[in-house]
Amino acid sequence: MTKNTGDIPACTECGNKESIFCCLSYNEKEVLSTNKSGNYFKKGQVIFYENNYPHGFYCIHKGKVKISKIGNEGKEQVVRFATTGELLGYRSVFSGEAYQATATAMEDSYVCHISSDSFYKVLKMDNKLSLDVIKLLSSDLKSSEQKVINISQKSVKERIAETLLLMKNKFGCEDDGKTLAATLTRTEIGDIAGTTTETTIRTLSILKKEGVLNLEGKKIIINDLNQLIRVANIMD
Amino acid sequence: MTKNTGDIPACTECGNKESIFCCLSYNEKEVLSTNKSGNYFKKGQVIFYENNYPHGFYCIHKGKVKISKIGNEGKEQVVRFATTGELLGYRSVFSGEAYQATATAMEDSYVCHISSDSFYKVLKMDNKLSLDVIKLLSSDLKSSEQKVINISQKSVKERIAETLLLMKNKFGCEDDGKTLAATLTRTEIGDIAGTTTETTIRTLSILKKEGVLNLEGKKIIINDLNQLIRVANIMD
DNA sequence: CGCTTAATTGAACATACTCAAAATTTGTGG
DNA sequence: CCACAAATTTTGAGTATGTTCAATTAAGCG
Repeated sequence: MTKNTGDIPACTECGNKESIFCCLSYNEKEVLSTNKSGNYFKKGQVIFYENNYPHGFYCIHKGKVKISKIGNEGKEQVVRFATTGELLGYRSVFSGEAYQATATAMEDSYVCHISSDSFYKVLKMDNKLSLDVIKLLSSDLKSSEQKVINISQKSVKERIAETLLLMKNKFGCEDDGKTLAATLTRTEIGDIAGTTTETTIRTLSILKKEGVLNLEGKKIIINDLNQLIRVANIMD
Repeated sequence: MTKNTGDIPACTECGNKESIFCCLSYNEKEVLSTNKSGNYFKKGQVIFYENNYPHGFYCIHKGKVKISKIGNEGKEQVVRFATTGELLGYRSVFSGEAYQATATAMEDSYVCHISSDSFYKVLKMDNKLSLDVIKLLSSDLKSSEQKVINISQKSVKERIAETLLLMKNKFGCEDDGKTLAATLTRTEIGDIAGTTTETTIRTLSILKKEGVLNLEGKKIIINDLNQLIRVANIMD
């Protein structure tokens, strides 16, 4: 299913402006590109699985990816999203442990695989990159700790509202500026907010009744962004 | 209240074996020690507050510290614990943001404050330290993401059991090997497990009835560790 | 067009929370 | 060391929020 495409350029030629690697020197990018492989994942395909051991990490050349973990009873919890330019699985490279979560393509995506060796080599060449990785981890940790509070202290309605805002921030809107660009199933939205499919549906329908949202099949249209923010009760 | 004591040695003389800094060279430790101040915090005193801006980070010379965040309605959530040799607030140094949480001494503790400048200097001198910091962050991130799943998918009983195990792992037991060395209030245990004081009390009393625990005032004695582990339903 | 997957609705139920009040422990000053 | 105040723990009863399970409808896809 997954095919290696010649379509994806070497790191030296990569046009991604948002990547943590964009400020590297040509030489460093060359090292990074050693043994790199670019792959195409169709919507729904798994990029890597929880509990498997890494040979490197992934960089999203273009696409949308969901990172999730499976709880004891098999229930899924979405940990975070990642999109173009972002890294996946780099933490496991450092810890030497298995991947902590499963990464799944949310839409057809191009993802590069970079070997641990190359990564370490460049880290040793460039102290600034280490600091950038530290900042990245710090930021992820902040989000995660905030998520603990959200789930433990917010109502489902607040969490659903926040999830919609997260989707908007991460993946943006269609041209009308109101329709969420990412289409997730109700189950997936529930997995992010930490609730069941049924409760998700009921809550979305309440938000529609209140005039905050419009629902057209899977499309979610944010009618009243300010009200949605108020409902979400954002803390930071 | 807080007094600067001459009791605390310079980093070059520090005997902590578990610290991330223990493998630094003498010279590097000297740099780290520049502008260092050692302070004594009584039980309950706050080491730093959420939303205040850092001038550096803290290293626990000896003691037990609780790191917590305040939710919207003022409810506290304990994010993690730290003990002798561990760092506090270093993430904010990197992000340049305010502290994300409040650190409180759980018992009389000696805590050093190390300036951001010194830290950055040593990081530049020693690439290995950067990697160690990255590993530290990776590990914290892992715990935090696991906590999200725990709170969102486990019952209160499972979470309380896990909290007791966490306390045992982090702070150990008294000489009998069964009595938890850290004495927290029921409210604090609830703040870790993400539940209310009343529910915490009721759950502890159920575990006592089941023969898993003995309760003697604040002392919590783990009667049947295996059963406690089974109740906690540990995932990783 | 048929089949699979996803979305929706309803009703019963369970878990954990809230609020109030009493009992106990802990800390502090005299 | 005792007495009193403050904080913490405990218990009870009522309640709300969200879950579960079952059944129905709609949507997406080959």
